[in-house]
Amino acid sequence: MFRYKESDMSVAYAPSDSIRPSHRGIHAPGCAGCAHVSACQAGGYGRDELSGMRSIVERAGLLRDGEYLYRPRSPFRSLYAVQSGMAKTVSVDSAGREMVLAFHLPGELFGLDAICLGYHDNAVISLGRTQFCRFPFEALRCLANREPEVQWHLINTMSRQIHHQSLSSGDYPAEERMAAFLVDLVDRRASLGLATDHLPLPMSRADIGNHLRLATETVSRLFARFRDAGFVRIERHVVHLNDLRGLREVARHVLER
Amino acid sequence: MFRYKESDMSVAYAPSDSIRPSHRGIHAPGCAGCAHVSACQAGGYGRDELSGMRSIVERAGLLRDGEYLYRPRSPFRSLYAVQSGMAKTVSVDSAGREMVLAFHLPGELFGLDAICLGYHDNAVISLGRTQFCRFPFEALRCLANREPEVQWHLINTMSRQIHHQSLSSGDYPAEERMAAFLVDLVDRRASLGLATDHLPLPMSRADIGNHLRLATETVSRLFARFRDAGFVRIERHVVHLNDLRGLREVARHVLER
DNA sequence: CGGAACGTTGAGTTGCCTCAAGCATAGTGG
DNA sequence: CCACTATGCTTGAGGCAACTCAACGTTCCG
Repeated sequence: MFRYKESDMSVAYAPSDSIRPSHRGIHAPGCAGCAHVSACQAGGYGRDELSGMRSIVERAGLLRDGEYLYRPRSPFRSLYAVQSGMAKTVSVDSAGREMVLAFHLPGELFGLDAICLGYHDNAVISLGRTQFCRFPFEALRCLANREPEVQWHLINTMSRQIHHQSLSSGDYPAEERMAAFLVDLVDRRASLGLATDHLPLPMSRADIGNHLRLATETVSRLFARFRDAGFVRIERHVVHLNDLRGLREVARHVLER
Repeated sequence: MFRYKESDMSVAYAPSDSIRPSHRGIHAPGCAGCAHVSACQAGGYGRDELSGMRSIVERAGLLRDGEYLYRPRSPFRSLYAVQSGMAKTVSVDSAGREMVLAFHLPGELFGLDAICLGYHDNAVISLGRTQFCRFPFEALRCLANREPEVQWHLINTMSRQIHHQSLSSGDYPAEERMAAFLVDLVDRRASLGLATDHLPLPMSRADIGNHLRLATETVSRLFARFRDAGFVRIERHVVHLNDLRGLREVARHVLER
């Protein structure tokens, strides 16, 4: 049966709205030092007309491995993004079985599914040490009513998420799903400006397997197969990519349409 | 290899914006006679503050079985809803294999995944004879910039779609997925005010199987199993529901969390 | 350094798929 | 109207991809 672990959900940094940026175009303090501003969905890709989003952001975390950002049934008050580190969204069914819905990289907005419910029915759990950005929804709503650009940005982001989910629902062999998973993560890292020669995988094999509908043993065997094929070099929590082309070829049908 | 069928995509009815409603609160001509206004996502559930959505709607169709509403690579210009009948959204991968992403009931908005791309990369195909409602996106954009309520309605609808997709991505046995599929359709019919004692299934067994990642033979065998268990009576394109409770029990883990 | 958690590898099992054959229905032309 | 055909649906038999079970190795952390 599923059990919650206790977590420290206090905010490690003062909310950024206690400090006002001097004029538009200067990033709010919360984003000023962030390496991902220009690629951050949540911050509006650093675009000037969305600077408002950066002025309402707050820090949340720092969470350690396994700690919860939020839990099922907790009220929906904010959208979130990872700032640094990685996190997973987990749904729990009535039998207590977990289902890993997504892994979140820095700058990727999540919690959007809770808008229509008014509460979260998933949990978000830190993988390793993770910093989060919080976007209070009330502030976002006020901002968006003044700035139509902000709403269109939200709509665009949600559209992208709907599109992305539909890609990963296909019926493909284990090997192709696995390759597609790795390629997708690398591509997302690339669009964030992160290194593409390696891939940090702070989650367990069980998490990967759960997400891809595979047994952990199968995940292990597939890593071994990709290693033997010369595609990757495997460390426990890092995959070094020797032949991304080859991997992409295996994943072709899953990802291309 | 996948091949397009030819289809008649002409509009069967004059666009409704050629006729102006006299004042707010009166449904636009396109929605006036529609049985689903009060449950229509697209029309904003008949709410007064969203009456603008009903004034920009156009009719599209009537399409016959197998005809396309739009195709992959066609430019994104509108959102759509089924008005009467049923339709499926189909994605086609680089090997030409189809993937049935969703079935659409009257009043359910679709095409939302194309907003971020600027073009559709799926096809929507009529199941039986189907009438569609078209929401030109430019008009919607203008409307939404004037009426924040309209944008929030869109955001809410997209949130619901993200949430719904995440439910159907779980790893459950064939029998449970099948039961959950039927129960989900009945529940959606119920919220539209349609009969819940039977379920029209105008799509082929192949479509159902594809959508659920099952072989058509498995679909057939599961229908037989549900029949023998006394849950349903099966006609080719209609399922009569004798024991919805029983079905819901089988689907419990898939649907409840 | 010892224990627990996680990961790997092998062996055997199984749920669903594929293949094959027969049946029902819808559409078509005589 | 009825044969005739094409298409889709059903049912059975056998196979296989991925799962479960089991044992062992590795890493992490107190």
